[in-house]
Amino acid sequence: MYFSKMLIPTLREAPSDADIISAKLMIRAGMIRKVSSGLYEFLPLGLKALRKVETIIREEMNAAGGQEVILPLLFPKELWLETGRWNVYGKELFRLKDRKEAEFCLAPTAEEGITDLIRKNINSYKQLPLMLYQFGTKFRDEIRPRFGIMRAREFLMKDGYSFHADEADLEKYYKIMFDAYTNICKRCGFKFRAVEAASGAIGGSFSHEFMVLAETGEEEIAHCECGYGANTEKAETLPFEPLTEELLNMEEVFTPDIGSVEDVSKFLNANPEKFIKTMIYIADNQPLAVLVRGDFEVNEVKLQAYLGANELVLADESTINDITGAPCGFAGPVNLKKKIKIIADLSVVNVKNAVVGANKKDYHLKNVNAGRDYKYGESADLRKIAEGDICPRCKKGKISFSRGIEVGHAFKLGTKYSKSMNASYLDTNGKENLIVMGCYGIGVTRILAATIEQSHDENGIIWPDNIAPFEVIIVPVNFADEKTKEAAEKIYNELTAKGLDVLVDDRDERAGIKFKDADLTGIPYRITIGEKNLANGNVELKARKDGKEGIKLLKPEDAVAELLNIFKK
RNA sequence: CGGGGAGUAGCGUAAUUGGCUAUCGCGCCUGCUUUGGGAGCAGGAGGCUGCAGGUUCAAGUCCUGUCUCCCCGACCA
Repeated sequence: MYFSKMLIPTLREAPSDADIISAKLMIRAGMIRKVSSGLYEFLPLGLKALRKVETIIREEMNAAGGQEVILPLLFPKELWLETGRWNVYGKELFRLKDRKEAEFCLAPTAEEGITDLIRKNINSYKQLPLMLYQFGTKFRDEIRPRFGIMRAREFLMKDGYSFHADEADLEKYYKIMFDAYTNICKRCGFKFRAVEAASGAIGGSFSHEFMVLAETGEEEIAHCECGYGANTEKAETLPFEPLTEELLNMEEVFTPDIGSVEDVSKFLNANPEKFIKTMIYIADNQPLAVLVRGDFEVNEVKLQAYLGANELVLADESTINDITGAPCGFAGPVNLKKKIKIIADLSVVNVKNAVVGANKKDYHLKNVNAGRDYKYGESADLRKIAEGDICPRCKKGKISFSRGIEVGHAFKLGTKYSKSMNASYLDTNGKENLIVMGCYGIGVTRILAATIEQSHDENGIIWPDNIAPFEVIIVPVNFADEKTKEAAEKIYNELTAKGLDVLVDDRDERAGIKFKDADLTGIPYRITIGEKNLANGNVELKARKDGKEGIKLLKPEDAVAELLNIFKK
């Protein structure tokens, strides 16, 4: 391909609304353009790279026994009513009507669609197991699209679904897919970590997220040297050892205008570990109190899952006043004005002589003890894990945090969808059973952005060899020079004949511009043909990731041979 | 949806208390000179200053409405 023939509108400066480095570089390199918030056009160069990611994923899916299909992007409401997700999915679901006023949604994911396909076409255990996958545009009306194509309202996803006769078979296949996802991350050159995750709106019993480690990642990961890793939304926490401490008498203390744990602990000169925070939540219109130790935070994802609630929000000021009899900051479990359900996080069950709000403005209670002074209905793991916590898995190591970009998510769905949509098969005894499902998503466009986040320098993108839109760029310093042109075309023909993707910068531009654009677009190998070197029978070969000191002077045939060797052609 | 900021040419930007033909750089077109890390000179094209209303002799600038974009908090690949 010749640069002058291709639409590659590079920019010296990124638009001011581009927020992260990958978005800035993709726009500057002429790969994408923004149309509107969360909506992007893929230009030829961007699409070429995207297709390479797609190919890697497709190869791994096929190797794992998957079969590619295409489902519609537009789904009728009825299908989504069957699983209840028409109502549960909320505002994130793009909804629209056809000319007959029939309602549809744009697929944010395709469990309904695939389960419908399966229930109509699978009848027997003989047809199982089966894995179907597709590459399809997904639509999500994100609250706040950002980070370029990382969190867009329309994006390319590979979604795969597996169907099994029983849990044991799903379990077996889940491991195969786990390995396939690991391979994909490795082939994309990622520094990554597979972590346990919360399942969210997709549902199911268990899931793993594949996180690309990056400071700009939106996700927080808790991990331990023992190998345990989890999204902090999901990470389990352990109860603390009971302390042997004499129970003191409860007393009221005056804490004027001091409501926060931090302030009260300073005022009373008491450690936040001695505090019990009382958080008032409204779960599906039912108020409840959650107790958590003063130095921790309630994990609302865990709480919502524990309650099985569709909606969970912190109570507002007036509700708090109504329930506790005091303004926000003075809530406590002792003598709540209204009797509501009290759930204790594991972190508070062994706190003795605690400090709590007095449910009275400007007062706290000291030396409060569960059982004696108040009772809680139940206890559960409801807090957010903290750095330095003891690992819940090996129970020895200390938890550290990292940030990550979620590029893939694998779920054990079980029978969530087959049950609500009645997808069943007949087993060897002629007995009807629900099909057991797994589901596996990868953000294809997000992988592209994550790759750049992990691999760039001040001059531009540095593509790994197998994702790069072109593998080699030939830069003839002066394409108008006949000998240069001949040499460039010869090398181009030899490399493309062997199947390499090569771009020739035939533009009538100065060398500096060509070098800058080559660096910006991040093509991994560059052959530079200058008249002086060529007169001596040489061309230059340089890897994008190397600096100027990495330039090698080679005979054209040797440069070609080296590149063919690198790409194993 | 709540709170904060911003919309001027393809990109980045300037315009004093409201005041002349809306500034500059990059990019684009033409010509000449250059030609190994974003060249120089000369000439040129490109704007309903987001949109709609209002105030005023006069609006990019002030007011109202509206749309869009960005940032901070509740979702997910």
